[in-house]
Amino acid sequence: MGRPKKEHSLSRQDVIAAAIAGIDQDGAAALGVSRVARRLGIKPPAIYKHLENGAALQRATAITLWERYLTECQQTLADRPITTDLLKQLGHFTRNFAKTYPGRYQVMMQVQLQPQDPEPSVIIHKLLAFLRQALSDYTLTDTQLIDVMRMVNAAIYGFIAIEQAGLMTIERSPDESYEVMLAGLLSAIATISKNSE
Amino acid sequence: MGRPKKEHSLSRQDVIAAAIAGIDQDGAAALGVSRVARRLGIKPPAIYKHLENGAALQRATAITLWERYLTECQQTLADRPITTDLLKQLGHFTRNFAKTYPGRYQVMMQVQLQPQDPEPSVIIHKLLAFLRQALSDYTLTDTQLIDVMRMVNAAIYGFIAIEQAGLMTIERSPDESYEVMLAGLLSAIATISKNSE
DNA sequence: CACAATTAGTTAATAGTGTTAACTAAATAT
DNA sequence: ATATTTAGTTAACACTATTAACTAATTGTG
Repeated sequence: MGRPKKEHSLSRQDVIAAAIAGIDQDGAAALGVSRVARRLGIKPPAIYKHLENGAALQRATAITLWERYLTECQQTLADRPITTDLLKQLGHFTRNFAKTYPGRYQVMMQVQLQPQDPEPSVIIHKLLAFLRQALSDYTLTDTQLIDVMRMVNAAIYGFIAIEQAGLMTIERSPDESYEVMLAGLLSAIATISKNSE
Repeated sequence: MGRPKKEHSLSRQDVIAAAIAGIDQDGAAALGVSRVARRLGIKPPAIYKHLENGAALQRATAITLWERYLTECQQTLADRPITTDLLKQLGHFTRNFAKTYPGRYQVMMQVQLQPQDPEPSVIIHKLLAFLRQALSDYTLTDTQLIDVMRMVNAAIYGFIAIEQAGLMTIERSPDESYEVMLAGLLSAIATISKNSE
C-alpha cells in the first residue's frame, strides 16, 4: 500500500496529540516512537516523516504541554482579582494540574528542552509576564522579578516533584506544607522587594 | 564456564559501584542492566543474581547515591559553626554536588523510590535532623520543621532541576538568583517561625 | 487531461534494551 | 568424598529506535 487519501493522512500535530493521549492513559513511558505509532495505527518508521527522531518527539510534546498548561492557567485565573493571592492560586493550579495529569507533568519536568529552539524562551517570557501581573503589588526591578520567578517556579515544581516521587511519607499533610510554603514564598518576595529601596 | 573463584565473584555492592562509575562517566542513561553488566565484564543476565531487576538496580543505586550525598554533606559542613548561614552552605554544597556529578543528581531526582523500602524514610529523617541543627536559631515546632524542610528541599532541588534542564537562558546569572533565593528562604523561615508564637 | 514530482506510508534489516529459562562448573557444606 | 549451592553462562523472546529501499496515492504542471 502507498500513500493514503489526504484526509486520512496525519500531521505533526496529530502525532503530538496522540502522544499526549498516550501519556494521559499510560503515563510518561508511553512517549516513544513505537507506542505513539501503534496508537495512531501506523508503523514506527512513519513517525520519522513528521518528526526528526524520538528525542524530537519528546521535545515537541513537552513544548506543547507547556503551552497548554500556560494557556489553561491563564484562562483559569483570568477572572480573579489581581492580588498577591494570585500567586497562591497559581501554586494551587499547578499542583492540581500535576495531580490531574501526572504523566504530562512528568514529561514537562524531565524532558530537557534545547535552548536552540525558540519555543522555550517564549514560554519563559509568558510565565514572566504572568508573574509580573500576579506580583504587581510588590515593587520589583526586572532582575528581581527574574529572581522571584526562578524561586517561585523552583519551589512549586520542586515540591510537586518530591511529592510525586513518593518522598512525603512522613506524617504531615502535604496540603498543609504546601500552603505554608506558598505563604513563605510571599514573605520571601516581600523581603526581596525591600532590598531595592 | 561456571562459577568463578570467590575472590573474583561480585557482590551487590560491586554492581551498584559499577553503576555509579558508569553514571559518572556516561551520564544517567548508563544506569541499565546491559551497560552495568558490560562495565563489569559479565553478561546481562548475571545482574539478576544480585538484584531483582532493572528497576531494583535503579532504586538501589539511587538510595546509595542519596546516602553518600548525605554523609559527604555532613562531613563537609561538620566543622562550620552552627548558624543560619549553614542553610546557605547546604544550598551551595548541593548545587556544587549537582554540578560536579550531574548524572548522580539526575538519578537521585528521577528515580522514584518506593515507600515500601525502609531506606527512603531513613534518608528523610537524616535530612530532617541535619536541618534541625542548621536551623537551631529559629524556634520551630516539629511540624513546622517538616514544612520548612519540604520548602527548602523543594526550592533547592527545583532550582537545580530547572537550571540543568536548560531553562535559565534568560540574561541573569543563575548564581545570583540562587543567592537571592537562599536569602529569601531564610526570611520565609523567619515568618513561619513567628506564626508559632 | 496526462505526466512528473512529491510524499505519507510500507517492509526489511540492524542494533540496542530488559527478561526468563535452562544449563554449567566452581566453591562450599556435610 | 560427595552433595548442594550459586555466580556465572548461552539461548531465546519481546520490545525499542533507526536507517534504507520501496510503493502508490496525491498533487502540481505542461
